[in-house]
Amino acid sequence: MPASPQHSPRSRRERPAKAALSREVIVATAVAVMRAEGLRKVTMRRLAQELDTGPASLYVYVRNTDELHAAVLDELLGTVPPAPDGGTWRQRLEHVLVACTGMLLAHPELARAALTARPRGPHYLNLIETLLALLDEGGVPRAQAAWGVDLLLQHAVATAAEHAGGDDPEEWEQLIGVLRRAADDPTRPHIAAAAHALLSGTPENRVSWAFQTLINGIERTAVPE
Amino acid sequence: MPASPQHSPRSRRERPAKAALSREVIVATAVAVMRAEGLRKVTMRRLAQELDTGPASLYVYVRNTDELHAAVLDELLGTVPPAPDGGTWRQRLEHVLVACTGMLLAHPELARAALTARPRGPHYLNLIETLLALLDEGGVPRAQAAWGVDLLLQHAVATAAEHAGGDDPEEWEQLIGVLRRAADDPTRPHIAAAAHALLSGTPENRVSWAFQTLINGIERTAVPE
DNA sequence: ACCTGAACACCGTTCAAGT
DNA sequence: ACCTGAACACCGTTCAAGT
Repeated sequence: MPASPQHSPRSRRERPAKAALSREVIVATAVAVMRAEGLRKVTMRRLAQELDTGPASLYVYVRNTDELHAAVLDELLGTVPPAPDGGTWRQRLEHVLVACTGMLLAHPELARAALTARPRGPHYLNLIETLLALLDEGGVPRAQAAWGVDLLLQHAVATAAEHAGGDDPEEWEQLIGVLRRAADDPTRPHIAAAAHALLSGTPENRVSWAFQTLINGIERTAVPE
Repeated sequence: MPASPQHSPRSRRERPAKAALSREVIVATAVAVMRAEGLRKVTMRRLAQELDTGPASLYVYVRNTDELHAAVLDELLGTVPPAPDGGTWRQRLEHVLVACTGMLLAHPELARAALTARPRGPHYLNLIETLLALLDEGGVPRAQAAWGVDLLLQHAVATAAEHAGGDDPEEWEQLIGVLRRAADDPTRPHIAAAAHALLSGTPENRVSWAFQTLINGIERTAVPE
């Protein structure tokens, strides 16, 4: 077994013998480049450069850039730790989802890509299996559990995707300013009354509340027919 | 009052006297180009061409491409019709959210952009005011209503964003294939049991169920402290 | 202050040609 | 079948210079 390519993001300098092209080495290289420089640099051209070939060569193994990004995400999904043994099914479910969100938050650009190009690799299926198992353990009817999994994963991915493109601190200031002005505006009384609540809470509290809210809703809402 | 620029996406041919540059004409031109050719074509360079100037000129009025996209979305938010008069608060709330999702689904690329660059214009604030008012009418405590609005809008935006980049029919086939194979795999029994439910339902049913689920959860889940 | 041409440093994807 | 160089048709953003 050769050394895992993830841990040696080979620079143009120290490249050893040229590796044969394959979907696997392309995805592995993509993961390495992403870890080192972010998803923005995971482009067909850059990967081709990294692999000592022209961009056209990659299209033999990968349909397009989106499919490549989806493959990278599936790889990363493999790094989410399994649910811990202790606790209720709710606690374990929330734990897995928070862990998943945390992983995605470490790669917001990837989350953004995943929203459009859903992964469909083995790690993704394992995650769905885990979530379904926990909901089943909680006695949630199969149909709403199935639809609920979509909702839970969508929230995890979207929450992370919101942080793509770098969190401009000035943009946050502006939002606070807009809300403060709206709070003094008599034509929007509910925003005025809720201004504090709209901005309150730590990110952790909000993520935790959101998943509890989703789980509570999923438990109680039957699918049509 | 001059004719609304939204309705005359001036081609390079029929351009009248060159309009003075301003944030307003830039955003209006962006909306026109988006309606005519999609958000992908709403680029700094293309807009500059449309306005008979160089791309650098736009940076006087717009910080970057993301901010421009957010401004376009706020404009579109103005086209979402208000809640109808009849029905319960739940029905009206769901109605507004479905209408909002529908508008976003007509512009999935925009929804994708909105996930990262939140709009903060007047139409966005009006929408939040509407949602808060309906939740208040339903007796939902202020704090969880405020956090809930975020969750509801995130779902609307994310649902639409999932359709960005064109819905490849072949990709859908592949997902069905993956799930069918997973259904025969004894190592993932819950997916096997839920395979049908995972794929069932019309888009309309799913969106409606999702919002009901969110509202049910928001009603019942208190924020910490 | 506002506007601009030109430049810098890139993109995704396709295609005809090679092996 | 697999691989490639080169090309096509673009990007965002910055900067020095003009008005």
